[in-house]
Amino acid sequence: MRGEATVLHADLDAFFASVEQRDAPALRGRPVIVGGGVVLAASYEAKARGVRTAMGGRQARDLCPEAVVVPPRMEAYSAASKDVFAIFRDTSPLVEGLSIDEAFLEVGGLRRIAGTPEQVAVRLRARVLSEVGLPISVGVARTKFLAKVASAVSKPDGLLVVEPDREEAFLLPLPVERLWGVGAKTAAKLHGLGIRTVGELAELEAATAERLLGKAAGAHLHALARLRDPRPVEPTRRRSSIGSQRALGSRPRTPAELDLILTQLVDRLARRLREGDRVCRTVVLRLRFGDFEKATRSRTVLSASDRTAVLLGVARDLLVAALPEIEARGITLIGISLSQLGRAADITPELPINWGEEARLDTALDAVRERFGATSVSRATQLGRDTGWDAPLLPEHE
DNA sequence: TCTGGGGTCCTAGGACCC
DNA sequence: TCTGGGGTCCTAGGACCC
Repeated sequence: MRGEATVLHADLDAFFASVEQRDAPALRGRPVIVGGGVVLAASYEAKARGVRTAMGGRQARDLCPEAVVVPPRMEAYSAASKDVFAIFRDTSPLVEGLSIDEAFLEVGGLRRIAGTPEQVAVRLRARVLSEVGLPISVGVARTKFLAKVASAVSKPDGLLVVEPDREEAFLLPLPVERLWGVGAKTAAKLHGLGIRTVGELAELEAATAERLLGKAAGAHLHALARLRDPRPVEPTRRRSSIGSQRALGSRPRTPAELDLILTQLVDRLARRLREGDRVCRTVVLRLRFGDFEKATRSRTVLSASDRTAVLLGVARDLLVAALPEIEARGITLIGISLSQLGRAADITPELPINWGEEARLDTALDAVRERFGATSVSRATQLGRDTGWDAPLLPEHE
């Protein structure tokens, strides 16, 4: 007994491009590309010509010269997303958002008041179209993974129910690229073994898949191929990091320019933290050098904060440390991510060490290092925790 | 193919603790 | 004094998704 198909995966079609077509009737029926340097979204008319998301703008215009290229309007997409999610939440209390344009809905408990999952899905699609004016595809299945694959297969403007006794027939013949988590690299590894379909992956031993793809990824993908996906719809999931970045082109940048951009990025993120009543402990500086190789530099501190000045101080330290490498290699992107997010309400004011105090602690530790050599002190965060704020900063043998 | 912006999860090594 | 196993935290990188 497998259980029933009660998970919906709802996914807006060509989301950004559909919003543009909705808001500008002249664009309807025509190929639309959102974004200039890189394709952020392509309407189905443009997709039919081979235009794909993340493709370079130049290539996209070569493939489809008559496409209308429009700049992105993030506020409009964000507003449309809010409207659609309101309908999701009005449909079921169990909604797990995945991104700006897709979500899982568990509708198994709604039978008596709202009908079968398929009836719920039909009504959901009709409401999103009539109330928000956007086409949306829905997959219905027993597990999240199967529902997601079903919605993708049903696109555009589709509805596909995978009944439990049809799962093998539906999934096993599909190419491995359809598995959620198989991208270019993983697909290439599998192809190297002659594995092209989900069914062929399912025939492997789990241990073989783990050896080939890594323990977690191998076990996960192998389980999916064998129709096992125990993950429930989780309506309470919270973001675990937020970030902001800026592509810089290829011309050289002065430290002052970089510092200004860094300040803007941190200011925007700190504002978002405070608006969401969140705080963070880890600041990550994201870099992309002149040759487009990427790197990250991060620092975690003891006490979480949402203060712009505090976060900027940490970000600046990271940037200053990276300046020599930036100078040598050039820089084409700078970004900041904030992670180890917590709820502001969980921060207790009487924590023994706060950020300002930690900065003083670091200074004291530098002095200790100078006197005893680097080996005599552990890292600042460790020593800070072990020592406590009232304890002496020097090692015991002093 | 001259490459955006926002995320998630996993791996691996070093340091440290018990 | 030497050694070990198991666990956590931090940093950096990588694959993947929309």
